[in-house]
Amino acid sequence: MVGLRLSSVEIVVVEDDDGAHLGVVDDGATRHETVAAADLPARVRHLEREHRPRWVWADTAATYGRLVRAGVRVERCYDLRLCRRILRRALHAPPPSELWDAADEGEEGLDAPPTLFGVTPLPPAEVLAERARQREVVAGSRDPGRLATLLAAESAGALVAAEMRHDGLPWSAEAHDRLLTEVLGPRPHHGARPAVLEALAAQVRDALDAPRLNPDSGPALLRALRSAGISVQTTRKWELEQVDHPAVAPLLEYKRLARLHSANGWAWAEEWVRPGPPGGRERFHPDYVVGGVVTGRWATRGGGALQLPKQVRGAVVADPGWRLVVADVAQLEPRVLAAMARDERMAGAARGGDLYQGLVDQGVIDTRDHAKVAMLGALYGATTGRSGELVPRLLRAFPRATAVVEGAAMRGEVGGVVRTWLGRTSPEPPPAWKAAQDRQHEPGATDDDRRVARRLARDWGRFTRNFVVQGTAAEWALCWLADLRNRLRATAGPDAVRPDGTATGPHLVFFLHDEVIVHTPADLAEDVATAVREAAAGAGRLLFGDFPIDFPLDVAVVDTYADAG
DNA sequence: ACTATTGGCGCG
DNA sequence: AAAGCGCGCCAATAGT
Repeated sequence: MVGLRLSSVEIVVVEDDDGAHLGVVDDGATRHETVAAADLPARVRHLEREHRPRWVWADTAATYGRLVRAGVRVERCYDLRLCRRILRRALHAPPPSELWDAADEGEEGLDAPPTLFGVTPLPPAEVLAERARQREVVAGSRDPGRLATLLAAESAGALVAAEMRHDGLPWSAEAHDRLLTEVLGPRPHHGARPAVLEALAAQVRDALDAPRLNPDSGPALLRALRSAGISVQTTRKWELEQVDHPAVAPLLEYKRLARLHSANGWAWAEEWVRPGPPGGRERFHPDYVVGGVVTGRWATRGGGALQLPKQVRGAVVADPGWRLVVADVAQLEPRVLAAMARDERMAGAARGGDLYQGLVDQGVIDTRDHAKVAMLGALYGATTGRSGELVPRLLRAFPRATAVVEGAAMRGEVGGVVRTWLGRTSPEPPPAWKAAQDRQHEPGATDDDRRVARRLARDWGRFTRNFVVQGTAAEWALCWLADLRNRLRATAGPDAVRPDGTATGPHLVFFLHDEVIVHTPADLAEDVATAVREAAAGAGRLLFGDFPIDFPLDVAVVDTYADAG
């Protein structure tokens, strides 16, 4: 196998104002050296070739971000901050280090400023000690193998995020502008409403007989709708869709286009899209936040990359001579549930690529649509409506899978924590939640107290129910990313970057929970498509061994994201 | 005049 | 048909 000669060398990198301290840990012995900031990239490149080490640092986004910009890439790392966050919660461990505690944890204990080490650099000895402590914590945990896998996957995700942020998503500023102009009219001057929006607003005002209405104002819009005789409770889209009135069509169109304009319009492009490499298109540079969501999913900071609307995906265009390989997993969460529950019958329904159709074929439920609604309801804890009616059929058919989600919900309802497959632990409910639970049992508690407490308990149960599934799906996705990254490195060669750090071979450019995009030279597109599939299979084996669940992908080789799926 | 919250909607 | 999970972002509004 290519790229799997894993050495046991770890190199701890501690940056300070002048440069960096390197602690090379090899077979228990540590050799120290210091490097000037300007020499760090070259030194890292050299040591990477020599040792293929695992790089240990506090903050991948900061340290590796700088290295990537200097044209250096590495194979493996261990992100002390990300891993520490997982370990603390997993084991309710006492703070491994008070220094770290003070420096690393904010109010919520999660949001440390990325510049931290530039401001108050920790002594190298402290960082080395933290690494050792984390190793001990893992070794003493209930399932060290899984926890170590989680930490490795999380750290690999941090590498991917730093690289994707640097490389950016290929973006055609020209196609984007064309698309905007087609539906909104020409770009208006500073902050003005585009012509098409202005015309739609006028139609709405006309139809509602509200000449001064600003359709962006929720309360004003609701008042105008009501005085026009439309009895709606909110101005939400789905409620308006039920209404038969001449104002509705232009209003819905206004809302759709107003959102496009404000969320992904010209101002957005100005802020987030930058010129690309020579001969290439522009790039959109999302700022991913690894582990930014409680369940372990990624978040983004600015730019809204994880909400990139289908409307604008036509602006995601491969460079000339390159292609996009777009892949997403079909029904990731139910598959993950089947595997973690060891539910063979549910896994059986998932075989063949369409789990929802599988449920119909097994006679569990009558239509594919119902199967989907019921499954999502089971994962989210739906109790009412269509979904609530259908869920029980599913629960009866799959007792093992049911036990996993219902068990998680029950633990949450009484204030307990739950764990994902690899061991990410849910947070404890907040103090206000506990206070409400206590209050209902105190003398003098009112019906209202009891009602509030029960509602909060069920809310938290739905959260923990979903946590185990969403969190395990996120773990699968991390392993998929990590495996794919290794395969792409094997294809492109580890040094397939220009001096400015931009990639010259196939590389990941987008990740969206259960979906990836690889930007690749056209002649390698089919190899990449194969790699993406093999990586998915690899992730499934890594997590679930030989349990017979597969993770089928929809893979498309396209010029523009709009043509995928 | 400023910041925090809310409603609405995009994504999975 | 439209509620059950997790998010981020925008404009308007409420709060100070």
